Amino acid sequence: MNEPRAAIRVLIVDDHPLLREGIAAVLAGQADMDLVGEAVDGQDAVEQFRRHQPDVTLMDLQMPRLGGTAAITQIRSEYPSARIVVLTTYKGDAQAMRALKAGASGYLLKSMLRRELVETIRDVHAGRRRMPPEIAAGIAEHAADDALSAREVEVLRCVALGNANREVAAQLGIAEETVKAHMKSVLAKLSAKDRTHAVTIALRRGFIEM
Amino acid sequence: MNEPRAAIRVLIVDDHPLLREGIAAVLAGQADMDLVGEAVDGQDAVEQFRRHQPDVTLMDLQMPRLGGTAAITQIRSEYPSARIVVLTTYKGDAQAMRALKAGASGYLLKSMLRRELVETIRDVHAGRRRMPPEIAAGIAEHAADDALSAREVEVLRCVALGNANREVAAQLGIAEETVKAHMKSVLAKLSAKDRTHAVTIALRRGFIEM
DNA sequence: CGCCGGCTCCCCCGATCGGGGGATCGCGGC
DNA sequence: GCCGCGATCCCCCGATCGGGGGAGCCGGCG
Repeated sequence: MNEPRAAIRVLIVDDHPLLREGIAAVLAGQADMDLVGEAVDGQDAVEQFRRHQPDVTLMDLQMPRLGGTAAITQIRSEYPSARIVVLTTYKGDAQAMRALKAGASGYLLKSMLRRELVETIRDVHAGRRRMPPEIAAGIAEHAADDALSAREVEVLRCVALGNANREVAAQLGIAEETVKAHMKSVLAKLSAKDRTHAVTIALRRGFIEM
Repeated sequence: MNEPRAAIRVLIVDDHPLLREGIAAVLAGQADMDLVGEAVDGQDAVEQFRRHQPDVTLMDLQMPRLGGTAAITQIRSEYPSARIVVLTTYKGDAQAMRALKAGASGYLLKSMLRRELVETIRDVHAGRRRMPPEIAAGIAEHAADDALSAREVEVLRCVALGNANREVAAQLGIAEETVKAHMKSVLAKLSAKDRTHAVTIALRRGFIEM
């Protein structure tokens, strides 16, 4: 029984120590995988990536300091061939879409099994993309809709905090009529019945967070 | 070096295999703790509890089928001395409050460290209660406010889905004026500026879920 | 260059919201 | 038995929302 020639070097990025422990335990049982580092947030992830240059990075999305999507963007700008797998609880198609646009090669849900974890790592390391059907379906469902613009998201965030159109206008330094125009667009794009509905849809789909 | 007389028998309840793996790894490193079972949802938890009668149960709150709070209620009704620790990501004071009222002896955040996990298990097993300062502070902050009534929560859930007062009334089989009265009460209790604000506050504090 | 989409601003107007008031009923605790 | 509270219903009314219309400016893309 020979030692494997070159094990897949893996970096974990997640702010939950217990989850990192779990992944470490799974990787320890795989002869062809080595855990080379653990990062607790996006900033840490970028630094650890520079230091270890792992073959595959498992990245959570919501973390303190630098978020996961920003970390992916940063890493991929320095190392365009970096293979990064998102590992998170699904928070909507918009969230997933942003991560994929930032350069993620795969997606894993925290509810997935050990087997799927190691298979995904091997697939992504081999250059394949890997996407759970739920995620693919979620994205496909809204592939036709055009996404909210940055300004629309900004307006909606203010509305979610209980601001009237006039207050949003004051905060963003624009006219109330402009805010109303943005809200019209948001309601149409999200197929929402009113502003409250728009906020809950946007939360579900990951356009805004709480 | 003697084998410990009686190890603490622990049951894990969580629908994330990787997290269970992590906890299992931590417990394996503790001489005075034995993992006696793993459950993937509330229903499973009740059955496993009956079978193993563990000393301490680590319980996630949001799971498919039977939820964590309901599982705690069920278990404590059959075994009033059961020691159950909630292990979850913090989802608001109302959520935590419900779990404690159901009979949880402690609270753990998934972002906590190995050390805190084992310390909490030992403390709770010894009959002490254990509560992270963040949670205690979150609950204390709203200790004075009175909670939303069941009906108010029901109304708010409908409102969150984009229903106008009249539509909510039709769905609940009551008059529109009654819905308005409930909403007035909700806005006052949550100190919300409008219905949208009420919904986001209620989501943050765990009165409603998405 | 022309077009499209995003951002900005404006008007009209009916529908809805939210704050104020008040009222009845039933249930559980003191 | 009385009180409090939740649930139910009712009225008034000003403020806000949301749908309809239109219009100008700018930056990117074919």
